[in-house]
Amino acid sequence: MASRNRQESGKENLRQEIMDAARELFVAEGYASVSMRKIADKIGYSPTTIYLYFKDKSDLLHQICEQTFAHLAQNIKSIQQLSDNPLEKLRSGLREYVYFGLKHPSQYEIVFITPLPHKFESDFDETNGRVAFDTMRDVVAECVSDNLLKTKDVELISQTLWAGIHGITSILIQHEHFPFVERDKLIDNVIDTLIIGTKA
Amino acid sequence: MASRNRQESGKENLRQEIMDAARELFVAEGYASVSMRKIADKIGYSPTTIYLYFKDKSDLLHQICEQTFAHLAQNIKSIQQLSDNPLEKLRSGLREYVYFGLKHPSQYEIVFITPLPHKFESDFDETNGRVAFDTMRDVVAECVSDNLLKTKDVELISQTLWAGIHGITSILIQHEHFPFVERDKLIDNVIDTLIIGTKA
DNA sequence: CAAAATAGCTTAACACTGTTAATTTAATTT
DNA sequence: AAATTAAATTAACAGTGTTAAGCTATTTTG
Repeated sequence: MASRNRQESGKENLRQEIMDAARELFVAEGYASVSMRKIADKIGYSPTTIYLYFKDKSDLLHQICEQTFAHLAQNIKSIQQLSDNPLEKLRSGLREYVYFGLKHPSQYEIVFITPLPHKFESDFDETNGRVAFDTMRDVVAECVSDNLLKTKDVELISQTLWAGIHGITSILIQHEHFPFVERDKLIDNVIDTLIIGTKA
Repeated sequence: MASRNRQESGKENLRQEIMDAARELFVAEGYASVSMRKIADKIGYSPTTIYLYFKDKSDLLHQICEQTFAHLAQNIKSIQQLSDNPLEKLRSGLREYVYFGLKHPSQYEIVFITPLPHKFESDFDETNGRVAFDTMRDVVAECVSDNLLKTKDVELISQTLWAGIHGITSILIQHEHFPFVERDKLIDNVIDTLIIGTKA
C-alpha cells in the first residue's frame, strides 16, 4: 500500500471516529446539549481538530444523518424485494420505515424529528434521505402503472404516504407517555388507512 | 428610558409584553437563535428582568404555547360548530389543526415536535394541545355513533387521524426545502386519504 | 544529508449564550 | 421622614461555536 493511501485512510479514520463519537453523544444527550468540546474530549483531541474535518457543528450532524439515511434506504430496498405484488411491496416498505424508526428512536429523532439548524439548506436531491423517499416513490409509480390507485399523481401520493408514516413514527417516539392503543394495532391501522385511502 | 411610566404598566402587563416580544422573535428567527438579551432589548429592559416573570427560556416559550393552543382549541370548536354533518365537522377540524400549525410553526415545533427532556412531557395532559385532541376525539365519537366509520374504536381512529395530521404538519414545517407538491393540494389529499380510509 | 515545505493538531482568543447573585433604584408603607 | 418592600439592574460565571495563529513531527526537495 502506497504511503499516500495510508495518509488518506488515516485522515478518514479520524473523520469516522469523530462521527461515531458525535452520533453517540447526539443520541444520548441531544444535538443542542452536546458541545464540540465534549465531542473532542470523548476522542481525546482538541475541539478545533473537528473543524479540520467538518465545516461546523451542523455539518457534522448533517454527515451523520446521511449515514443513517443510507441505512434506512438499504433496509427498505431489501424488504421490498421479498414481494412481487406492488401493493404488498408498498405496505412492507411503509412498515419497514415505521419499525426502523422505532428500532432506532434516537437516530430517527436526530434525522427526522429534531429541528435542523436553519443554516444548511442542503440540496435534498443529493442526500440519502431523498434516496429513501425515491425508493418508496418507485413502488408507488409501480402501483400507478398497474392502475391500483385512485389517482396517477405519483408525487402527491408518495408525499401523502410519507406524511402518514412519519406522523405515526414520530408521535410514538416522542409522546411515549400518551395513552396510545396497542402499538402494533395502531401502526397497522395507520398503514391500512393510508393504503385504503389511496387505493382505486 | 428611566422615565418609563411604570404606574400604568403593572406586573401582568410587563409579563404579557415580554411574551409578545418573545413570540414575535421566536416566530421570525426561530427559538434557538433568539437570545434572552435580544428579547430584553426589544422591550427596553435588562435581560435578567425576564427571569422575574419566567423560570427560564423554555418556560417562556411554554407559556406562549399555552396561549396559542388555547386559541387552537377554541378555533377547532368554533369551526366545527359551522356544520351539522359529523364527517364535515371532522374534516374541518383536521384542516384547522394543520393550518393552525403552519400559521404558528414555532409554537407547534416546541409543543409537538421538539424532543423535550424536561418535566414538560408529563404536563401534556394539562395542555391546551391535549384539549384540542380531545375535541377531535369527541367528533370521532359522534361519527362512530352515526355508524359513519369502518370501526367503532374511537380511540384507535382518533389516534390514527392525529398521526396523519401531525405528520403532514410537521414535515411541512421542518423539511422546508423538500420539493413538495402544491401545499394546499397535499394537505387536502392527506385529509381526504385519512377520511376515506376510515369511512365505513 | 540538511533545509524547506507541509500536514496535523493545539493554544489562545473572540463574541456570544443562559442564568445566578448581589446591588441599586423606585414605590409603598409605617 | 424613615423603614420596608418591590422592581429592575449590574456584574459575573461557566459555558458555547468558531477563527486565527502557532507548534511539531513528518515528508519532500535541492
